[in-house]
Amino acid sequence: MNETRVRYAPSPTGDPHIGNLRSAIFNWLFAKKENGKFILRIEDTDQSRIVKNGIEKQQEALLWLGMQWDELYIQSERKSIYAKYSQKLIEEDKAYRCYATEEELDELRQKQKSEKKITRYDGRYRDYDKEKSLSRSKKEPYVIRFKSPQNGETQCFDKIRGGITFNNKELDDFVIIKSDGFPTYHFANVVDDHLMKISHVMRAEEWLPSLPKHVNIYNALGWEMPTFVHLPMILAPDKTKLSKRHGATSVQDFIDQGYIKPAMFNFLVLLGWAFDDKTEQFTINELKNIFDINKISKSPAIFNKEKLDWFNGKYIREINTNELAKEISIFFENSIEPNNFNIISSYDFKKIANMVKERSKTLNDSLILSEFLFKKPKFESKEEIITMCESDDQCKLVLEKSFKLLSDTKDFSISNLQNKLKKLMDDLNLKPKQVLGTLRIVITNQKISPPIFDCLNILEKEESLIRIQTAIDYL
RNA sequence: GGCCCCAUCGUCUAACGGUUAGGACAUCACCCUCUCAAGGUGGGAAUACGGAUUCGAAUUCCGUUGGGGUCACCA
Repeated sequence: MNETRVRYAPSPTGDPHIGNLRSAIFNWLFAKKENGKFILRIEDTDQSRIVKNGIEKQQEALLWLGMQWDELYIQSERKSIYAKYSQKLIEEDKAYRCYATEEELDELRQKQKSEKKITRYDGRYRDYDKEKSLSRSKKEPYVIRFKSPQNGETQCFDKIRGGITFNNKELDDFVIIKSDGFPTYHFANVVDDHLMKISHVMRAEEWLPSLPKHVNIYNALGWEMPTFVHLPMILAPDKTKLSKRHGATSVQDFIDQGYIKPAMFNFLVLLGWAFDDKTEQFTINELKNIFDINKISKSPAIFNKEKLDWFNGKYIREINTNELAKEISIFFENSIEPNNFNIISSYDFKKIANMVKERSKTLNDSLILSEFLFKKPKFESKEEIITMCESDDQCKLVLEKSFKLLSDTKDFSISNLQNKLKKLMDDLNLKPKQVLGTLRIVITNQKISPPIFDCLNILEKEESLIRIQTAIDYL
């Protein structure tokens, strides 16, 4: 049996897209499952679209999810290889130089459009004199086009869809080498997949229409074909291709919004793949063993953000405290002003993690819940404070008694605070809302906050008393 | 528009000819409750349509409709 070798082949033209990352996950998991190799190939043959740090961004996205590649190739460094094979095709009369200019081609397309014909290259240099072609190549720019078969059919095979037949009349002589000498995707991808001994080409379904082009190149070069696996598209809720106008689409967007690695990985793997009828939470290690390309679905999947949120919240609740504390500290540092981060750093991030984990869907939620740590309550009116009570006097009573109680309390553990304050409620014959609600306002002044016991616990005695006293003074 | 792919609750999906069509997210109701969550219990919700094959079809075949993708010297 041949070794399983798969590749993830992004082009470094922007921020890594979440849909591409899903393709990477499928490839990587399949490689792990089969004890094969996961190859990263940078498809940077369009010099005009290259973005600074494009390669690094792609690598960082993979590493964020813990996907390490076994081999790395960069197409722009392999220019001569593609030239060699294109030359071979010319010599064998399976490709030819085309001298048509952009303007010429535009004109052709316009004409075809106005005549309501299909727009495609008309093969004007297909049978051009070989001597002339060669001599012109010495002084004029040209592209190299592939001589597509004009009759018959091209049989293709996709692992999850089966056989697909294309009528060769639909094909045109597409460009394989551009005038700047770089190969087009269609050509570089075939040459590289062959040379790199790729066993399975797993890529997005949007490539399916160009499969016959690739198949014909394989045939022309006399190469054996890999298994093609076209992955279902990931669509936006409006059922169109997921793009920037739908909001977050790049990997960095999701990191910035506070999504964490295991949730992202788990969520993405379920877009177009399922294990069985009830299991849906998996660790990455489990997936390495159970991932099965035969279970990849055919139909496109809509990106269901609510479910991602749920997964993220679930993982935030379940990962261990140290890990969450680390995620939180990194996220906070990147999200808030240095001054505020300094204040919040004086608290124990593990304590913060425990305080917010039950009620955070994202790390950004964690941040919002923690804001009271560096934002002291500021009141606009007395009403804000007394809203939980029946009267000013009752509110004052609650605050004064609480102040006294907490002053006398040494043990600020959550359980002890619960006991003490419960007793206070009983003694004063007041409802939880009146006592705990009022304290929550005075301590955090947040509509949504962690439970008051957690807040007092993390703030500790001194700061808690200061905040209560401040409110009493204000009343 | 040509070509290609696809079609199970709103969404992600399970089912590999025989199930009361299962699970999850979301949603609704109730419980819990210091806010918000989490958690618990329960409810509603799907095989696009029409033929054919078969004792029997979500499942196979054909058509219709719908959706998506793709038609560059971008990938």
